[in-house]
Amino acid sequence: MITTVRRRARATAGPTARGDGAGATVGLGMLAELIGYHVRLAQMAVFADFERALGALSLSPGLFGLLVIVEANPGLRQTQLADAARLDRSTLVPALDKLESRDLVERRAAPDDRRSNGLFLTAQGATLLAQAKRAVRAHEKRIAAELGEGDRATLIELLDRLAPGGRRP
Amino acid sequence: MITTVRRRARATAGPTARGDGAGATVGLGMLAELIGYHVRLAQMAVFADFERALGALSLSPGLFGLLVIVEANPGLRQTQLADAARLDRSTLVPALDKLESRDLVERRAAPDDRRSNGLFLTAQGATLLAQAKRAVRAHEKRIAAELGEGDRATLIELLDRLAPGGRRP
DNA sequence: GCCATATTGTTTGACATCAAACGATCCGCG
DNA sequence: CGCGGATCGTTTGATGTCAAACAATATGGC
Repeated sequence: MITTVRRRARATAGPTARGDGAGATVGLGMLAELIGYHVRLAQMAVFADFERALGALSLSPGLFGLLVIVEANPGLRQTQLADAARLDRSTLVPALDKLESRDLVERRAAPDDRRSNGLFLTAQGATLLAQAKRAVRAHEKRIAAELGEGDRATLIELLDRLAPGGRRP
Repeated sequence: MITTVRRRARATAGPTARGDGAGATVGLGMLAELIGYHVRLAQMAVFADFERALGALSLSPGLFGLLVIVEANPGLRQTQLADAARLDRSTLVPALDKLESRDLVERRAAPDDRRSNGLFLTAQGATLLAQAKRAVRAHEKRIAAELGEGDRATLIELLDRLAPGGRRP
C-alpha cells in the first residue's frame, strides 16, 4: 500500500486538463517510511493548534516557552535561558527585545557580573502568562484527547527515547 | 518530580561565582508536560542525525525530500510538489533554484499549460539520490535501533494520530 | 468569442534560527 | 598584581520559512 497526500482541493473550478494521468494523488516514495517525516508532520499539527490557542494573546510557542522558564527561574541569565530553551544565545536577543518592549520581561543588570543580565517576569508578564497557561492547558487537553491517557504517556516515553537527554557537546 | 536540563558544562574553569543558589539545573515549569515540547526535542534530535547522514552529499533533509518526491512523480508541477512536501509554493522557488543549479532537477515547460513547469530528476540527480537514499536508510536504521521494531510502529501510529491526514483548508 | 475569476510561478518583505565575530568583562595562574 | 583565555550579550550575515502581491496564463459563464 502506497501512502499518499491528497491534492489541494480546487476552490471552484473542476479538475484542470493535465497530461499526467488520473493524478488524484502524489506519491511520497520512501518518505512515508521515515520516522523523521512523521515527527515533522506531528510537530506541524501540534504547533499549529498551539499557535491557534495562543494567537489571541499574540504569543508564539517560543515566546510562551521563554516566559514559562523565566517564571520558574527568576534571575536566570540569558545564556542559561538559551540553553534551557534549546536556542542559540544570539537567537534569544531579539526574542527578549520583543518581550521587554511589551513589558513582559525585564533584563536587570546582574549584581555579581557586569556582563550578565538577570531575567525577571514583570507583573504584566505574570498576568499574561497566567492567561496563556490556561489557553495552553486547553490546547494540551485537545491534543491529548486524540490519544487517551495511556497512549499519551507511551508517546512521550517513545519520543524521549529519540531525544537522548538533550546532550549538546 | 521536576524535570530539568543540565547547565552547559564549563569547558575548563570551575563554577563561576553566582548568586542564584546551588543552581545545578534550570526548571522547565509546565513545559515538560506538553506533548509539543517532546515532539520538538525528538524532531531536533532526529533531524540532527539526518543532517549528519546527508552532510557529505551537501543535501538537507528538505532537499532530499524534494528529490524523493520528484523521482516518484516525474513531471510534477511546482504547486503539487509544494503541497506534497508541505511547503509554501514560494518557498519552493529558491529550493528548486538550488537543485537546478546543481543539475539535480530540471524544470521543463509543461506542454499543456504555459504557466507550469514539469519537474524531472536529471541523470546526475538520480545518481545522487541513490547515494542519499543509502545514507538515509542507515540513518533510519540508527534511529529505529533506539526503539525496536514494535515500538517504532507504535510511535508512527501515535504520531499519525496527532497529524490528522494532513488536512489543509 | 469575451470577460471576470482562478491558478502558476515568482518577487518581495517579515521572521526565526544558527554561526561567526566582536567588545566588555571575568577568572585563574603565574 | 597583570595577562591570557574563557564567557556574556550583541551584531552581522546566511538560510529557511510563510504571506502578500504581481504578471502571465487558463477556465468557465454568459
